[in-house]
Amino acid sequence: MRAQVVTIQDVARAAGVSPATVSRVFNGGSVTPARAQSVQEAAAALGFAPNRVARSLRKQRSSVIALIIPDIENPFFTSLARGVEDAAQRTSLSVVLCNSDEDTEKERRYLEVALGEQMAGVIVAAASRDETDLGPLAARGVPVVAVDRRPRDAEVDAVRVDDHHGGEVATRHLLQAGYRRIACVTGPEGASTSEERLAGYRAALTAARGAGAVDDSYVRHADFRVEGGRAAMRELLSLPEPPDAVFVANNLMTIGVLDALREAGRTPPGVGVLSFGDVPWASLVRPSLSAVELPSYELGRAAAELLLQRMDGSASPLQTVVLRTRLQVRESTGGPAGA
Amino acid sequence: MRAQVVTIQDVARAAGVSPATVSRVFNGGSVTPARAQSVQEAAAALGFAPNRVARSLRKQRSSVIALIIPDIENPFFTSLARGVEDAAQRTSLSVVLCNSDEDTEKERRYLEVALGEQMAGVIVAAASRDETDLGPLAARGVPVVAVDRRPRDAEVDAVRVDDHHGGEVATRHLLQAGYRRIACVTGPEGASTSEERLAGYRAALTAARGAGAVDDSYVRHADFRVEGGRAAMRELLSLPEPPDAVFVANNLMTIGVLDALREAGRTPPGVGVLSFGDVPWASLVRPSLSAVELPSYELGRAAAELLLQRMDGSASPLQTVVLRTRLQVRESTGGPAGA
DNA sequence: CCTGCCGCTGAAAAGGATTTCACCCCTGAA
DNA sequence: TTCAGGGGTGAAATCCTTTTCAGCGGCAGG
Repeated sequence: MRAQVVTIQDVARAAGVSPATVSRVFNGGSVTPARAQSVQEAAAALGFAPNRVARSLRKQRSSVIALIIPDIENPFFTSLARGVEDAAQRTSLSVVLCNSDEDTEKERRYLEVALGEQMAGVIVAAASRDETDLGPLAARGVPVVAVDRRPRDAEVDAVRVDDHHGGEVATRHLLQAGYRRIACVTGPEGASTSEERLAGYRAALTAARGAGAVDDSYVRHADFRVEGGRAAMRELLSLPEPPDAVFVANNLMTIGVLDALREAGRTPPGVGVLSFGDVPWASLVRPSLSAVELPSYELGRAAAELLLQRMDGSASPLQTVVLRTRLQVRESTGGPAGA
Repeated sequence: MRAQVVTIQDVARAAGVSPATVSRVFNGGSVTPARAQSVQEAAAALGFAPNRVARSLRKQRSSVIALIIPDIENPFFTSLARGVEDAAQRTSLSVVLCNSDEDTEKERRYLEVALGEQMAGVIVAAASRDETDLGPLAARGVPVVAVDRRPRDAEVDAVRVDDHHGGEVATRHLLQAGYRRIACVTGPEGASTSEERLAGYRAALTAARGAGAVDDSYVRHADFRVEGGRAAMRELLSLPEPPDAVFVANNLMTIGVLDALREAGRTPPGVGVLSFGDVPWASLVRPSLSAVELPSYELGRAAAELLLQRMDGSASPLQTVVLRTRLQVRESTGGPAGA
């Protein structure tokens, strides 16, 4: 059993040159045109493909970048992944996706793989603010970009959206539409996005009604998934005085919220629903929902571009890019009485 | 700048043994307990993590498996990916995801990466039946499993669903519900799944009405995406005698079909819609749709298990595992007049 | 007491590419 | 004519780990 189909040695022998020259042909060293051509031909004839592992070992860097996301079943992240891929597409790098499943242990394993495989760069939407440890990668000099979520102490570039502002605008919109008892279903306590969206919600209520305006029984933490949204909304509906509107901090939870509302026989706009992030395949939902639109694709693209810059050796100071969200108003939040 | 934070040499020196012994400690060779322990301690103290690239180079095999899927934004494939991950979870292997985007060129690049990175195995849902070339991987002895879609000549294990049977059952159901002019929106011509589902549709019509029962103007090939479904349905609706029901060969196209129907002011069950594969977040759709349910998660799991067997050296003859689909009947196909 | 075997160990080779270094040869300037 | 410089080339080192191979020591059986 031969070890490798065809190595650089074989090509060198066939072309009558040294391995070093073959390497130079493939990596843009200076080689006489005639020789270069005969190497090309020999390589083509033998079907030579460089062994990427050997190359990575020697160069101390592979040509793969890792994108670690917390939920591969969430269209927000898959769209973000498309953005990353499209940006990487124009280079010779390949993107591989890792699904941490909101599990810091799985995430840790993937970070270890990225380090151990000497990946050229890592883009990560952190599963947790406190437990995600980007230290080893940074120490090793691997470029890292945090996207969407921020790990607490990480000294890395970041791309995210204006969560606080988006949450504020959303809540203000519900207030202006005439809803009075506005609840909030946000994500897990560990995530930066959960907390900032919630903070925006609080800020809007406080601005409108003064300090103490936030009734904490109207605030629920869930898990950023459909089931979590459903459970949280059921709880809210069973309160003595159920809310007449709800700000939901992510797209999937909004689906659960809508399910729970339908169960209870209530639908927008009788009850106001405002989602942070468009509901997937929004065209399926009637009436169509108002939502804070997130530039998921652009988030991925921006993160990839930042990463590529760093990989090119940019030494500019660490950046955080904040992309703007946009409130998309639709029929669903016309107001409690259609007002 | 040191090359590697800490190598096996450093550990060996610290523990007063040879690198070979350190390696044996980490790979289950025979080492006296006392020595093993001092190696463990030295490794822990120094924070040693083996260089996976060097290991892969030497072992001619990495500990990563690749899953190549054609559309990362399709929940069918992300659910399949979860199945693969969960099965791999129990081993020391990591799964990385590659999105070929139904593009045979991107797919080729990923297959090349998988080969070049000496991945331990590959699971692929082929972008094309004819152009996907698994030859090089097979030649190199890398275990490969085809999932969902079958490349034509590939000598590999496969896991798929009973597309033909599923298409037949679906179409028969529409017939039995009383629909007469049943159209079919299927996928691209190159894909095995498109063609077998279509063949099932033809078989059901032929069985019910005899040869020649299939009106080809009712058959449309689209691209397995929302837009494709929408466009195809618009065309069908503009026929002189539009269909009164449609069998749609995938989940995303069904969303497009529903959009087009709504545009035209028609909704189930006035027009019958039967989807091959559940519409994502089906709870959003009212009335709820009948569909051929696909065991996407199990598909991924079965593929991963087959792959793991091969990696363990199973030499049994090539297998094709066919999972059963199940027709889930719901309100939407009660019949043209609710009959 | 000798032989054979077995378990443990370390030196060294192997895996396949890139890169350094020294060298050769040729050109251009003094 | 001589020397400096530069472009092209190959031998060899390098990246880090695993694995082979040979050797050592101890124990059991003859």
